[in-house]
Amino acid sequence: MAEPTPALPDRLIAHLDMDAFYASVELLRYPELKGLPVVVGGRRAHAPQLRPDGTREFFKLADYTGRGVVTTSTYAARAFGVFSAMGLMKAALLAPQAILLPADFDAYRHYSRLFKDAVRELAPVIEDRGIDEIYIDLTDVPGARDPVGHDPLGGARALAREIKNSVWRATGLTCSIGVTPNKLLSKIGSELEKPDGLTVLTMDDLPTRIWPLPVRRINGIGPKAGAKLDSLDIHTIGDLAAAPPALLAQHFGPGYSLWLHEAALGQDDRPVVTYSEPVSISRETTFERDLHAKRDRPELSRIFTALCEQLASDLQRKGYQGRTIGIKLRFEGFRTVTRDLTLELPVQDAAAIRRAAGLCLKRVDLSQRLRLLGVRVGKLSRPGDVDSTRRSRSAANAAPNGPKPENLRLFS
DNA sequence: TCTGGGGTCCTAGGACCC
DNA sequence: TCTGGGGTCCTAGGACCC
Repeated sequence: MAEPTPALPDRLIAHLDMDAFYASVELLRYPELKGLPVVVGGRRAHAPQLRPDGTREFFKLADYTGRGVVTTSTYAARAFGVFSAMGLMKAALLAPQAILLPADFDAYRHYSRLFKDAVRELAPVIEDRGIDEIYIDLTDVPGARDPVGHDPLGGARALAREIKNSVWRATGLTCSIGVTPNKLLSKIGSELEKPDGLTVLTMDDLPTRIWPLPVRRINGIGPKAGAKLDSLDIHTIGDLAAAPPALLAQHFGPGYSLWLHEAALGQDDRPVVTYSEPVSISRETTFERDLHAKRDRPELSRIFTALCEQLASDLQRKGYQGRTIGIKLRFEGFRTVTRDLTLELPVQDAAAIRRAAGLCLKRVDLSQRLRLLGVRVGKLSRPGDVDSTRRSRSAANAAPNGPKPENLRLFS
Protein backbone atom coordinates (compact mmCIF):
# COMPACT_ATOMS: atom_id res chain seq x y z
CA MET A 1 0.00 0.00 0.00
CA ALA A 2 1.44 3.33 -1.02
CA GLU A 3 1.09 6.05 1.57
CA PRO A 4 -1.09 8.97 0.47
CA THR A 5 1.14 11.82 -0.63
CA PRO A 6 0.34 15.08 1.19
CA ALA A 7 -0.96 17.53 -1.38
CA LEU A 8 1.40 20.39 -2.21
CA PRO A 9 -0.01 23.79 -1.40
CA ASP A 10 -1.11 26.00 -4.29
CA ARG A 11 1.57 28.55 -3.56
CA LEU A 12 4.91 28.67 -1.83
CA ILE A 13 5.46 32.08 -0.28
CA ALA A 14 8.54 33.07 1.69
CA HIS A 15 8.96 35.93 4.12
CA LEU A 16 12.56 36.98 4.67
CA ASP A 17 13.44 39.19 7.62
CA MET A 18 16.96 40.42 8.29
CA ASP A 19 18.03 39.76 11.89
CA ALA A 20 18.29 42.96 13.99
CA PHE A 21 19.18 44.64 10.72
CA TYR A 22 20.47 48.12 11.65
CA ALA A 23 22.33 46.84 14.69
CA SER A 24 23.85 43.98 12.69
CA VAL A 25 25.10 46.40 10.02
CA GLU A 26 26.74 48.44 12.80
CA LEU A 27 28.42 45.28 14.11
CA LEU A 28 30.01 44.77 10.70
CA ARG A 29 31.60 48.19 11.18
CA TYR A 30 32.45 47.73 14.87
CA PRO A 31 33.11 44.01 15.30
CA GLU A 32 34.48 44.61 18.80
CA LEU A 33 30.88 45.18 19.91
CA LYS A 34 29.79 41.67 18.97
CA GLY A 35 27.88 40.06 21.84
CA LEU A 36 27.39 43.34 23.70
CA PRO A 37 24.09 45.14 24.23
CA VAL A 38 23.98 47.73 21.43
CA VAL A 39 21.16 50.11 20.62
CA VAL A 40 20.71 52.11 17.42
CA GLY A 41 18.68 55.28 17.69
CA GLY A 42 18.56 58.73 19.17
CA ARG A 43 18.60 62.15 17.62
CA ARG A 44 22.11 63.34 18.16
CA ALA A 45 23.48 60.10 19.54
CA HIS A 46 27.21 60.50 19.70
CA ALA A 47 29.24 58.66 17.14
CA PRO A 48 32.16 56.66 18.56
CA GLN A 49 35.37 58.66 19.10
CA LEU A 50 38.80 57.36 18.22
CA ARG A 51 41.14 57.33 21.25
CA PRO A 52 44.87 58.18 20.91
CA ASP A 53 45.71 54.50 21.42
CA GLY A 54 43.60 53.56 18.38
CA THR A 55 40.71 52.02 20.28
CA ARG A 56 37.25 53.49 20.06
CA GLU A 57 35.27 55.12 22.78
CA PHE A 58 31.57 54.36 22.53
CA PHE A 59 28.67 56.32 23.90
CA LYS A 60 26.84 54.72 26.82
CA LEU A 61 23.07 54.65 26.85
CA ALA A 62 23.15 55.89 30.47
CA ASP A 63 24.65 59.19 29.29
CA TYR A 64 21.84 59.94 26.87
CA THR A 65 19.35 62.69 27.56
CA GLY A 66 16.54 63.94 25.39
CA ARG A 67 13.88 62.65 23.06
CA GLY A 68 14.22 59.69 20.83
CA VAL A 69 13.41 56.01 20.62
CA VAL A 70 15.21 52.75 20.06
CA THR A 71 15.29 51.98 16.35
CA THR A 72 16.90 48.55 16.73
CA SER A 73 18.65 46.68 19.49
CA THR A 74 20.99 43.71 19.35
CA TYR A 75 19.81 40.42 20.83
CA ALA A 76 22.10 41.06 23.81
CA ALA A 77 20.24 44.34 24.45
CA ARG A 78 16.87 42.67 24.01
CA ALA A 79 17.82 40.36 26.85
CA PHE A 80 17.58 43.45 29.08
CA GLY A 81 14.08 44.17 27.78
CA VAL A 82 15.17 46.86 25.32
CA PHE A 83 13.11 46.68 22.12
CA SER A 84 12.33 48.81 19.07
CA ALA A 85 10.17 51.91 19.59
CA MET A 86 11.00 52.12 23.29
CA GLY A 87 11.93 55.57 24.55
CA LEU A 88 15.71 55.87 24.98
CA MET A 89 15.41 57.26 28.50
CA LYS A 90 13.47 54.17 29.52
CA ALA A 91 15.93 51.92 27.71
CA ALA A 92 18.76 53.61 29.64
CA LEU A 93 17.15 52.54 32.91
CA LEU A 94 16.96 48.92 31.75
CA ALA A 95 20.41 48.71 30.18
CA PRO A 96 22.54 51.72 31.20
CA GLN A 97 25.74 50.00 30.07
CA ALA A 98 24.43 49.42 26.54
CA ILE A 99 26.26 51.13 23.69
CA LEU A 100 24.28 53.76 21.78
CA LEU A 101 25.00 54.32 18.10
CA PRO A 102 23.43 56.86 15.74
CA ALA A 103 21.45 55.50 12.82
CA ASP A 104 23.22 55.58 9.45
CA PHE A 105 20.48 55.08 6.91
CA ASP A 106 22.79 55.35 3.91
CA ALA A 107 24.65 52.29 5.16
CA TYR A 108 21.41 50.39 5.82
CA ARG A 109 20.09 51.22 2.37
CA HIS A 110 23.34 49.95 0.88
CA TYR A 111 23.07 46.59 2.63
CA SER A 112 19.38 46.47 1.83
CA ARG A 113 20.17 46.69 -1.86
CA LEU A 114 22.85 44.02 -1.52
CA PHE A 115 20.59 41.46 0.14
CA LYS A 116 17.63 42.10 -2.16
CA ASP A 117 19.82 41.78 -5.25
CA ALA A 118 21.20 38.51 -3.91
CA VAL A 119 17.70 37.11 -3.39
CA ARG A 120 16.53 38.34 -6.78
CA GLU A 121 19.16 36.24 -8.54
CA LEU A 122 17.59 33.10 -7.12
CA ALA A 123 13.93 34.12 -6.99
CA PRO A 124 12.84 37.16 -9.01
CA VAL A 125 9.29 37.66 -7.68
CA ILE A 126 9.92 39.90 -4.67
CA GLU A 127 7.71 42.28 -2.72
CA ASP A 128 9.49 45.06 -0.87
CA ARG A 129 8.29 45.50 2.69
CA GLY A 130 10.72 48.15 3.76
CA ILE A 131 14.44 48.26 4.23
CA ASP A 132 14.90 44.91 5.99
CA GLU A 133 12.21 42.53 4.84
CA ILE A 134 10.65 41.08 1.70
CA TYR A 135 8.12 38.53 0.57
CA ILE A 136 9.24 36.11 -2.13
CA ASP A 137 6.95 34.03 -4.33
CA LEU A 138 8.77 30.73 -4.72
CA THR A 139 5.88 28.99 -6.48
CA ASP A 140 7.40 29.10 -9.94
CA VAL A 141 11.04 28.85 -9.00
CA PRO A 142 12.44 25.66 -10.58
CA GLY A 143 12.86 22.91 -8.01
CA ALA A 144 10.94 24.68 -5.25
CA ARG A 145 8.07 22.22 -5.44
CA ASP A 146 10.14 19.08 -5.88
CA PRO A 147 10.15 16.61 -3.01
CA VAL A 148 13.48 15.55 -1.54
CA GLY A 149 13.41 12.00 -0.27
CA HIS A 150 10.32 11.65 1.89
CA ASP A 151 10.03 15.40 2.40
CA PRO A 152 7.44 16.88 0.02
CA LEU A 153 8.71 20.35 0.92
CA GLY A 154 12.36 19.41 0.58
CA GLY A 155 12.75 21.54 -2.54
CA ALA A 156 11.35 24.59 -0.82
CA ARG A 157 13.55 24.01 2.21
CA ALA A 158 16.67 23.67 0.05
CA LEU A 159 15.84 26.82 -1.91
CA ALA A 160 15.25 28.84 1.26
CA ARG A 161 18.57 27.63 2.64
CA GLU A 162 20.24 28.63 -0.61
CA ILE A 163 18.69 32.11 -0.30
CA LYS A 164 19.97 32.46 3.26
CA ASN A 165 23.46 31.43 2.20
CA SER A 166 23.40 33.85 -0.68
CA VAL A 167 22.32 36.73 1.58
CA TRP A 168 25.14 35.83 3.94
CA ARG A 169 27.72 35.78 1.16
CA ALA A 170 26.51 39.13 -0.19
CA THR A 171 26.33 40.97 3.14
CA GLY A 172 27.86 38.99 6.00
CA LEU A 173 24.44 39.24 7.67
CA THR A 174 22.00 36.57 8.76
CA CYS A 175 18.29 36.52 8.07
CA SER A 176 15.30 34.42 9.03
CA ILE A 177 12.91 32.90 6.53
CA GLY A 178 9.43 31.47 6.82
CA VAL A 179 8.01 29.43 3.94
CA THR A 180 4.28 28.65 3.93
CA PRO A 181 1.31 28.73 1.53
CA ASN A 182 0.72 32.47 2.10
CA LYS A 183 2.11 35.81 3.26
CA LEU A 184 0.29 35.87 6.58
CA LEU A 185 1.70 32.55 7.76
CA SER A 186 5.15 33.17 6.32
CA LYS A 187 5.39 36.45 8.23
CA ILE A 188 4.62 34.61 11.45
CA GLY A 189 6.87 31.74 10.45
CA SER A 190 9.95 33.85 9.83
CA GLU A 191 9.88 34.93 13.49
CA LEU A 192 9.56 31.46 14.97
CA GLU A 193 13.23 30.54 14.90
CA LYS A 194 14.91 33.93 14.83
CA PRO A 195 17.76 34.70 14.53
CA ASP A 196 19.19 32.80 11.56
CA GLY A 197 15.99 30.77 11.35
CA LEU A 198 14.36 28.69 8.65
CA THR A 199 10.78 27.60 9.21
CA VAL A 200 8.70 25.70 6.67
CA LEU A 201 5.02 25.18 7.50
CA THR A 202 1.99 23.66 5.85
CA MET A 203 -1.65 24.05 6.81
CA ASP A 204 -1.28 20.86 8.81
CA ASP A 205 1.05 22.72 11.20
CA LEU A 206 -1.57 25.33 12.06
CA PRO A 207 -2.83 23.75 15.32
CA THR A 208 0.61 22.97 16.72
CA ARG A 209 2.76 25.89 15.51
CA ILE A 210 0.39 28.84 14.99
CA TRP A 211 -2.58 28.48 17.30
CA PRO A 212 -0.55 28.55 20.55
CA LEU A 213 0.89 31.99 19.65
CA PRO A 214 -0.52 35.27 21.01
CA VAL A 215 -2.90 37.09 18.68
CA ARG A 216 -0.47 40.01 18.44
CA ARG A 217 1.81 37.87 16.26
CA ILE A 218 -0.66 38.32 13.42
CA ASN A 219 0.45 41.16 11.17
CA GLY A 220 -2.48 43.57 11.37
CA ILE A 221 -3.43 43.03 15.00
CA GLY A 222 -1.84 45.94 16.82
CA PRO A 223 -1.97 47.30 20.37
CA LYS A 224 -5.62 48.38 20.22
CA ALA A 225 -7.11 45.25 18.69
CA GLY A 226 -4.83 43.10 20.85
CA ALA A 227 -6.03 44.75 24.05
CA LYS A 228 -9.63 44.44 22.98
CA LEU A 229 -9.22 40.75 22.20
CA ASP A 230 -7.54 40.24 25.57
CA SER A 231 -10.53 41.82 27.27
CA LEU A 232 -12.72 39.29 25.46
CA ASP A 233 -10.55 36.51 26.87
CA ILE A 234 -9.13 35.84 23.40
CA HIS A 235 -5.39 35.55 23.89
CA THR A 236 -3.98 33.04 21.42
CA ILE A 237 -4.55 32.68 17.71
CA GLY A 238 -6.27 29.40 18.57
CA ASP A 239 -8.66 31.29 20.88
CA LEU A 240 -9.37 33.61 17.97
CA ALA A 241 -10.00 30.70 15.57
CA ALA A 242 -12.49 29.25 18.05
CA ALA A 243 -14.22 32.55 18.79
CA PRO A 244 -17.82 32.85 17.60
CA PRO A 245 -17.86 35.08 14.49
CA ALA A 246 -20.87 36.89 15.94
CA LEU A 247 -18.85 37.89 19.00
CA LEU A 248 -16.09 39.29 16.81
CA ALA A 249 -18.58 41.12 14.60
CA GLN A 250 -20.07 42.69 17.72
CA HIS A 251 -16.76 44.22 18.79
CA PHE A 252 -14.87 44.93 15.59
CA GLY A 253 -16.65 46.09 12.40
CA PRO A 254 -17.89 43.69 9.74
CA GLY A 255 -14.78 43.81 7.58
CA TYR A 256 -12.18 43.56 10.30
CA SER A 257 -14.01 40.81 12.21
CA LEU A 258 -14.20 38.68 9.09
CA TRP A 259 -10.52 39.24 8.46
CA LEU A 260 -9.67 38.33 12.07
CA HIS A 261 -11.47 35.03 11.72
CA GLU A 262 -9.83 34.14 8.42
CA ALA A 263 -6.42 35.17 9.69
CA ALA A 264 -6.79 32.86 12.69
CA LEU A 265 -7.55 30.03 10.28
CA GLY A 266 -4.37 30.85 8.37
CA GLN A 267 -6.25 31.97 5.28
CA ASP A 268 -4.76 34.69 3.12
CA ASP A 269 -4.79 34.94 -0.67
CA ARG A 270 -3.00 38.27 -1.09
CA PRO A 271 -0.56 38.11 -4.00
CA VAL A 272 3.11 39.03 -3.82
CA VAL A 273 3.14 42.51 -5.35
CA THR A 274 6.38 43.29 -7.14
CA TYR A 275 5.76 46.97 -7.84
CA SER A 276 3.65 49.78 -6.44
CA GLU A 277 3.55 53.54 -6.87
CA PRO A 278 3.92 55.68 -3.74
CA VAL A 279 0.72 57.26 -2.41
CA SER A 280 2.29 60.10 -0.45
CA ILE A 281 5.63 61.57 0.49
CA SER A 282 6.22 63.42 3.73
CA ARG A 283 8.73 65.02 6.06
CA GLU A 284 8.29 65.60 9.76
CA THR A 285 10.38 66.49 12.76
CA THR A 286 10.04 66.33 16.52
CA PHE A 287 11.59 69.32 18.25
CA GLU A 288 14.22 69.14 20.96
CA ARG A 289 11.82 71.09 23.16
CA ASP A 290 8.17 71.99 22.69
CA LEU A 291 7.71 75.20 20.73
CA HIS A 292 5.02 77.82 20.97
CA ALA A 293 3.49 79.32 17.83
CA LYS A 294 3.88 82.86 19.12
CA ARG A 295 6.91 82.83 21.37
CA ASP A 296 8.97 80.60 19.06
CA ARG A 297 7.55 81.89 15.84
CA PRO A 298 10.85 82.55 14.01
CA GLU A 299 12.21 79.11 14.83
CA LEU A 300 8.95 77.38 13.89
CA SER A 301 8.81 79.32 10.67
CA ARG A 302 12.35 78.30 9.78
CA ILE A 303 11.61 74.64 10.49
CA PHE A 304 8.37 74.82 8.51
CA THR A 305 10.14 76.25 5.47
CA ALA A 306 12.97 73.73 5.75
CA LEU A 307 10.48 70.84 5.81
CA CYS A 308 8.77 72.17 2.68
CA GLU A 309 12.14 72.53 0.95
CA GLN A 310 13.20 69.00 1.87
CA LEU A 311 9.86 67.67 0.71
CA ALA A 312 10.09 69.53 -2.60
CA SER A 313 13.56 68.15 -3.18
CA ASP A 314 12.35 64.61 -2.36
CA LEU A 315 9.51 65.03 -4.87
CA GLN A 316 11.81 66.36 -7.59
CA ARG A 317 14.46 63.73 -7.03
CA LYS A 318 11.88 60.94 -7.22
CA GLY A 319 10.02 62.55 -10.10
CA TYR A 320 6.65 63.24 -8.51
CA GLN A 321 4.27 66.13 -8.07
CA GLY A 322 1.19 66.17 -5.88
CA ARG A 323 -2.19 67.85 -5.57
CA THR A 324 -2.93 67.34 -1.88
CA ILE A 325 -0.77 69.25 0.58
CA GLY A 326 -1.17 68.40 4.24
CA ILE A 327 0.32 69.27 7.59
CA LYS A 328 0.62 67.28 10.77
CA LEU A 329 0.92 68.83 14.19
CA ARG A 330 1.61 67.08 17.44
CA PHE A 331 1.00 69.05 20.61
CA GLU A 332 2.48 68.64 24.05
CA GLY A 333 0.54 65.74 25.48
CA PHE A 334 0.81 63.95 22.13
CA ARG A 335 -2.52 65.01 20.64
CA THR A 336 -2.10 64.85 16.86
CA VAL A 337 -3.96 66.92 14.32
CA THR A 338 -3.85 66.91 10.52
CA ARG A 339 -5.17 69.32 7.93
CA ASP A 340 -4.96 69.03 4.18
CA LEU A 341 -5.90 70.92 1.08
CA THR A 342 -6.35 69.61 -2.44
CA LEU A 343 -5.27 71.97 -5.18
CA GLU A 344 -6.62 72.24 -8.69
CA LEU A 345 -3.23 71.45 -10.20
CA PRO A 346 -0.34 69.37 -8.86
CA VAL A 347 2.70 71.16 -7.48
CA GLN A 348 6.31 70.20 -6.95
CA ASP A 349 8.14 73.27 -5.68
CA ALA A 350 8.83 74.39 -2.14
CA ALA A 351 7.11 77.76 -2.45
CA ALA A 352 3.81 76.29 -3.62
CA ILE A 353 3.93 73.60 -0.95
CA ARG A 354 4.72 76.16 1.70
CA ARG A 355 1.83 78.36 0.53
CA ALA A 356 -0.75 75.56 0.68
CA ALA A 357 0.63 74.18 3.95
CA GLY A 358 0.44 77.69 5.39
CA LEU A 359 -3.29 77.79 4.57
CA CYS A 360 -3.71 74.47 6.35
CA LEU A 361 -1.90 75.84 9.36
CA LYS A 362 -4.37 78.73 9.61
CA ARG A 363 -7.15 76.22 10.28
CA VAL A 364 -5.58 74.97 13.52
CA ASP A 365 -5.79 76.46 17.00
CA LEU A 366 -2.16 77.00 17.98
CA SER A 367 -2.52 77.98 21.62
CA GLN A 368 -0.93 74.74 22.84
CA ARG A 369 2.79 74.16 22.49
CA LEU A 370 3.97 71.93 19.65
CA ARG A 371 6.35 68.97 19.76
CA LEU A 372 6.14 67.92 16.11
CA LEU A 373 5.55 69.50 12.74
CA GLY A 374 5.14 67.61 9.48
CA VAL A 375 4.34 68.33 5.83
CA ARG A 376 2.95 65.81 3.36
CA VAL A 377 2.14 65.67 -0.35
CA GLY A 378 -0.42 63.21 -1.64
CA LYS A 379 -2.42 62.49 -4.81
CA LEU A 380 0.89 62.02 -6.55
CA SER A 381 1.44 61.99 -10.27
CA ARG A 382 4.36 62.29 -12.67
CA PRO A 383 4.97 65.68 -14.28
CA GLY A 384 3.81 65.38 -17.87
CA ASP A 385 1.12 62.84 -17.02
CA VAL A 386 -2.19 63.66 -18.63
CA ASP A 387 -5.15 63.92 -16.30
CA SER A 388 -3.31 64.73 -13.12
CA THR A 389 -5.93 67.37 -12.34
CA ARG A 390 -9.20 66.59 -10.67
CA ARG A 391 -11.61 64.73 -12.90
CA SER A 392 -15.14 65.93 -13.10
CA ARG A 393 -15.50 68.86 -10.78
CA SER A 394 -14.90 72.47 -11.67
CA ALA A 395 -13.07 74.86 -9.41
CA ALA A 396 -16.37 76.60 -8.63
CA ASN A 397 -17.92 73.35 -7.50
CA ALA A 398 -15.00 72.67 -5.26
CA ALA A 399 -15.41 75.82 -3.24
CA PRO A 400 -17.19 74.32 -0.20
CA ASN A 401 -14.44 71.77 0.34
CA GLY A 402 -11.57 73.60 -1.20
CA PRO A 403 -9.90 76.85 -0.25
CA LYS A 404 -12.02 79.80 0.71
CA PRO A 405 -12.51 82.34 -2.10
CA GLU A 406 -10.15 84.83 -0.49
CA ASN A 407 -7.49 82.17 -0.38
CA LEU A 408 -7.93 81.27 -4.04
CA ARG A 409 -6.42 84.59 -4.91
CA LEU A 410 -3.14 83.41 -3.48
CA PHE A 411 -2.86 80.84 -6.23
CA SER A 412 -3.59 83.12 -9.17
C1' DT B 1 10.79 57.84 31.23
C1' DC B 2 6.76 59.87 27.78
C1' DT B 3 6.34 58.04 23.08
C1' DG B 4 11.06 58.91 15.80
C1' DG B 5 10.09 59.21 11.00
C1' DG B 6 8.39 57.25 6.98
C1' DG B 7 4.55 55.11 5.16
C1' DT B 8 -0.43 52.41 3.95
C1' DC B 9 -5.17 51.52 4.47
C1' DC B 10 -9.80 52.10 6.47
C1' DT B 11 -13.83 54.63 8.10
C1' DA B 12 -17.13 58.13 8.09
C1' DG B 13 -19.58 62.35 7.00
C1' DG B 14 -20.66 65.98 3.82
C1' DA B 15 -20.80 67.94 -0.84
C1' DC B 16 -22.06 67.28 -5.21
C1' DC B 17 -23.48 64.96 -9.56
C1' DC B 18 -26.58 62.08 -12.24
C1' DT C 1 -43.75 69.04 0.26
C1' DC C 2 -41.28 65.23 0.89
C1' DT C 3 -38.31 62.08 -0.52
C1' DG C 4 -34.62 58.45 -3.81
C1' DG C 5 -30.07 55.94 -4.63
C1' DG C 6 -25.46 55.34 -6.52
C1' DG C 7 -20.98 57.12 -7.18
C1' DT C 8 -16.97 60.16 -6.52
C1' DC C 9 -14.27 63.51 -4.19
C1' DC C 10 -12.57 65.82 -0.14
C1' DT C 11 -11.29 65.99 4.66
C1' DA C 12 -10.02 64.22 9.48
C1' DG C 13 -8.76 60.82 12.38
C1' DG C 14 -7.00 56.48 13.70
C1' DA C 15 -4.92 51.80 13.50
C1' DC C 16 -1.16 49.61 12.02
C1' DC C 17 3.52 48.50 10.01
C1' DC C 18 8.74 48.87 9.34
